[in-house]
Amino acid sequence: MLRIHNSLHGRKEDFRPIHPGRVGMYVCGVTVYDYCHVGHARCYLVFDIVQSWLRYRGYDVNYVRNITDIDDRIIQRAAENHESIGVFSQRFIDAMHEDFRALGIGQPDHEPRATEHIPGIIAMITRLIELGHAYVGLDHDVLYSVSKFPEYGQLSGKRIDDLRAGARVEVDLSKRDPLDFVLWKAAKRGEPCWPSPWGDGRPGWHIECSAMSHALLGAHFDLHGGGMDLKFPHHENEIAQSVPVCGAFVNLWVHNGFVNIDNEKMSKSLGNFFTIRDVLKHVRHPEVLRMFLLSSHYRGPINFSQVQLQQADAALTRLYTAMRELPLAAATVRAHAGQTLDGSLRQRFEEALDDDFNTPEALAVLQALARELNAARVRSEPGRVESLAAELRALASLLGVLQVPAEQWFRFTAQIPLEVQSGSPRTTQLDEAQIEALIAARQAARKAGDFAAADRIRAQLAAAGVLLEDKPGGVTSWKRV
RNA sequence: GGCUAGGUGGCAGAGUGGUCAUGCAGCGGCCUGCAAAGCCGUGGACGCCGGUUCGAUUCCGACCCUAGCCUCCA
Repeated sequence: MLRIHNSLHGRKEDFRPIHPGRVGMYVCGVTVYDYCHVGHARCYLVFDIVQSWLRYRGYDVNYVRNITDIDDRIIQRAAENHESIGVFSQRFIDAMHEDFRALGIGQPDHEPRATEHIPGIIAMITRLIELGHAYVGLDHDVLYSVSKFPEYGQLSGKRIDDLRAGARVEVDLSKRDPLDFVLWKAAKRGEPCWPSPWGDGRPGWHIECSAMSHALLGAHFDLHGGGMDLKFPHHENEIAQSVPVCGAFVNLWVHNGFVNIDNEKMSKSLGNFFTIRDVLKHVRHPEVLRMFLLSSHYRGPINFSQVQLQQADAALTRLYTAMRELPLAAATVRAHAGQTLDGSLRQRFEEALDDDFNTPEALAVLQALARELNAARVRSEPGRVESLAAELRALASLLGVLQVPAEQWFRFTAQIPLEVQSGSPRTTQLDEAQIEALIAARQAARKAGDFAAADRIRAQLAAAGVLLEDKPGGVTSWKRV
């Protein structure tokens, strides 16, 4: 049984979809005014794991992840660049897709854009006004009347009175209540806008998600996700908008924890963020970043640092080391997947992900498989080695790691080395032909019994980040570290 | 101040009412010309104070500390 933590109730619950076998899920996507950072990577990786695990468990998933392509910052930055908002936002949508693809984050089933759903947004606002939940303010903004929705605050555990007491001084006199929020923003001169019954304007941020989820998943769906910071007010507002119109809304709310830098939230407003594309230049392969993000539970915080990336690289390299010299055909993998010598390990892996998507535990199972595999190799049990390798590759692929041929893994090197520590500054870069030539020279020296010369060559290669491994039969393999 | 998450060994990070996390680092051994990789073994932990219990890191309560949200934010 799949158990998932529900933010609405603050505990794990058995997962029971509204319609047996089918799952509708919506995740708040990116506002495309800049490159995506590691915090975005975590969020969308987490929900990509969620949707793929649900599929693995046999559910027919309809995954919707929107794009916010109209917003104050987009308007502002597009203007600064003398671009239309369409051209500007498309650039960052393309960049986002590129970054996600690199990280192995799949495309959702639907990726609606706010600007494509203006009619639905207007219809929903109209209905909210009819129902008495919204009103037109003095300056033609349309506002949501929070006091008309007594359940307001149930997701975030806040009470309306507390919020009101803590509210900042409002200069916006068109609001009847400081907690009221904008559904439709009247256009200022020169701003992009759409016609509406209340005059030209554009949607507020919260209403787009209510409208798009309604359009693509219906009034009542299973799972809604997003970052912790969206819990209040964004998701609270979505509930306030959707429940009066739809009658029901979302059964299960899932929120992922933040990526921190020095124990502070990574965010654009703090300016302490690393973009995905920047980080990928410092790792040997995108799987390293993926490994790092999967190495802690999705609800907890995760601290981003070079040390952490190196540890992720080490853990992943250990798995790849176990897979070396095992060029398995895809057919072999298929033949072995599911019917394994170590059903208990597969079971442990499945139970880990069934238990609120416990990826660190699942990764521990992969390490256990690698250990079994290495031990079987020492014992010269080729059949068992092959089975375990097939199993390891099959389970790892469910987490999107170990997707590269093992021999290739050791050839990768970061564009910009991560290591700037004292001790072994990398002074030289050698290409593969140079490396092979040096290895041949060293082999000759070893054969001649000149171990001092052999060790000098090894030291030279080590300085270039190349580590040698002598194997039986006079074979020497190498890898980049 | 209110609300929400947390506080686990040198680092990172799962988990559990009483024999195992896992990776990196350490120590001992095997293997090796020496290494590397691997295997075997090993040390080391559960913020503080009470309570429940035969027994709590795990349950309950108070306290301390950290982060997030309460304003745009994955």
